[in-house]
Amino acid sequence: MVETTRRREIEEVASSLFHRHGYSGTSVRDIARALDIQGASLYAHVASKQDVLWSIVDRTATRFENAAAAATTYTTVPPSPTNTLAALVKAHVGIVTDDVQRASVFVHEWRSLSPERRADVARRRDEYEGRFRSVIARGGEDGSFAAGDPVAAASYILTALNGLVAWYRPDGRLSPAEISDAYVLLSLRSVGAGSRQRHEVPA
Amino acid sequence: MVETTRRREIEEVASSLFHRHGYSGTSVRDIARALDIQGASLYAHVASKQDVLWSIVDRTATRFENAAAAATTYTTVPPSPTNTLAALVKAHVGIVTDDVQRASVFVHEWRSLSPERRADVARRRDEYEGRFRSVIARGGEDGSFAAGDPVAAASYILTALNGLVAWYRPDGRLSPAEISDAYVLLSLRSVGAGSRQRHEVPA
DNA sequence: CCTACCGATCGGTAGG
DNA sequence: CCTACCGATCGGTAGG
Repeated sequence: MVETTRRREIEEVASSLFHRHGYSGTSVRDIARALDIQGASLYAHVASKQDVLWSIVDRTATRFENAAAAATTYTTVPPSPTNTLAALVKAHVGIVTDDVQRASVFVHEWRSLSPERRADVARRRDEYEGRFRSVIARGGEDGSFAAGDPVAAASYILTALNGLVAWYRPDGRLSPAEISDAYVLLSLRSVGAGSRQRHEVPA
Repeated sequence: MVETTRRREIEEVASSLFHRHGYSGTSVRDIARALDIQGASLYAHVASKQDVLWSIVDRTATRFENAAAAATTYTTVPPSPTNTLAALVKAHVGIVTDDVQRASVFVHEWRSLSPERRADVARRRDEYEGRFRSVIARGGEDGSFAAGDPVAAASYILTALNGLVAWYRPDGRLSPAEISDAYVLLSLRSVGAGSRQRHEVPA
């Protein structure tokens, strides 16, 4: 499908409405009204309401994936567990603060996707969370982090990061950079990094 | 309103359905079908769909509040920031694992409440989160915890705890007690407790 | 707790 | 992008 300007506008207002009222709580007419067109006219641009949700979720999932891949691959030297986890957290917070509405829809509304698409997203989320799990496990093994269940720790950290969509406001007290720094610190400390930084592998 | 058995059953199946499909995604007929009665018959027991949601949310909010009040007041001695925060986290995880469905509805569906009720819940949530903020601030002042923004730390921890509703399964790999222990540890470490336990106030 | 029913709104299509 | 329209479903009421 061609990427028209109108299509982008539709996804933008839909993100805002889905964020505030949820997918089920937003009607096709609600989206149309925000664009000053008739409800039926929306179908000149999109195949279905579900397709709009899918575009938002898929695009945002890809953003998270690319940012995490970059953080894992091109992390600052040395590529220690501490530095990699810090880069992953920073990347995640960056995507969220860059577009809270789309991020919020991705986090909360993927349940409203059709079964096949939901399964696809579930798989990709697990793969994404796997990056966190494996770096935490690696840090536990080499002494960078304190011992502990990497699965529980990864879930804990990721849901804390995702919770940002519920309270982040672009005009809030803390800037994206301040939040990012605070969240990196909280995440690193939660797995016991810092107390043993001296064990870190020399460059 | 009288607290009949049927009324309790309605809230129970509604919690399950709201948890899986959301409030907007669940119809009055869906709830009735799960009880093997006609959709209209539900109104012999409840005033509206909204009232069912309110019962679930209000009851769960009260549970969280009572548990947190108990954790703050009757915490193990000494009532240090470390022990109090640990008790708050343990209490929160306990409520969630005790009834994930109701907890999930409380966490996710309070946006679907009427404006007045939503405002009421928002106020109570802020008060609840305030307990976390103040103990974290106190720990930062007396050296129990590392320095940092108590507001960001409280949000980070609480959303991590709430995220549990998304992945906790009663038949999962980790028992409620194991999750609780892991989450207490992760939370305490996130604010820098443990690395300075020697500063703790003697009994 | 039932049958019968209400007006409103839902996502979506036809045809221009 | 519009008007006109579709069948289905929505939350809820009347009256028993």
